[in-house]
Amino acid sequence: MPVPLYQAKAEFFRMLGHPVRIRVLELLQDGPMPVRELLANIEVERSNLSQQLAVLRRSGIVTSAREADTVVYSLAGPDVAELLGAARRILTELIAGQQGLLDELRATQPVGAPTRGR
Amino acid sequence: MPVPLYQAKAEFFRMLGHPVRIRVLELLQDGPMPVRELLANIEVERSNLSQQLAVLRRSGIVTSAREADTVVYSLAGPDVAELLGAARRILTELIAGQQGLLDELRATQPVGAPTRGR
DNA sequence: GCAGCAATTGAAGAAATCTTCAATTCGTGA
DNA sequence: TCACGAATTGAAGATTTCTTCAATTGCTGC
Repeated sequence: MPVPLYQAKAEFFRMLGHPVRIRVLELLQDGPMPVRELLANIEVERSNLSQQLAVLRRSGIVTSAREADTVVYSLAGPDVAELLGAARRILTELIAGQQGLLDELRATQPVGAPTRGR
Repeated sequence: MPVPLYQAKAEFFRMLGHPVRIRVLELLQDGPMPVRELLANIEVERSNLSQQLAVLRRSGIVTSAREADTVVYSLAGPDVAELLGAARRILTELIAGQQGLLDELRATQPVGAPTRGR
């Protein structure tokens, strides 16, 4: 396994690590969408959206095309839905786990107090 | 859809956005592993690894347990492999796409030069 | 108790990312 | 050609994350 692969993977995930970028990818799952419409669906100012779109474009996960006076964005490939799905499953799992932990904490009323919960 | 979900998803991906953390997760896919062994497999100094393990622990994607004089880490759930797999597929796709683009660029010797490739 | 190894923690400076603003590009229609 | 709206860009300051160091905790064996 070549060494810099971990670097590429990490960069890829970092590219996904922003709420606006996530929303864009989710919106694009239903098909191509002009910037105007993205802007209407996401609470962010135009220039900030542009910055985030630029990040996505640079990574290659989306493509853009000009159509008359608007710019339309699309997903570059089909596997994005799968990725977001897997992420959602893990998140659900993690949140469920934390919920379980909370329940546990609520149920256990310590006397001597273990005082080591981190 | 509740609004702060995008926040949670973004944080999740940001948590994955570091080469050492990716390597740890990949190594843990084959089963629990003591820190000592992680350290032997990843080129990073002990205290930096600890910092990254702390990030993973805080997010809940791994758990740790002390066994005598060593600490053993495990994946908290089963879906991690799926996520990393999906990520690998997209990465492969993206790199292939960039390769295709490169080929295209090499093949097309512009005369008037479009000068707008970004 | 104390020495010794394993692992974690806290803190500080360095490096990367975010947000925001003004300036610019691109196309359309007057 | 000029003005206009849509979208992008570059740059600066603020915020966040990384790396590294010294100090600390936890366990084992003497």
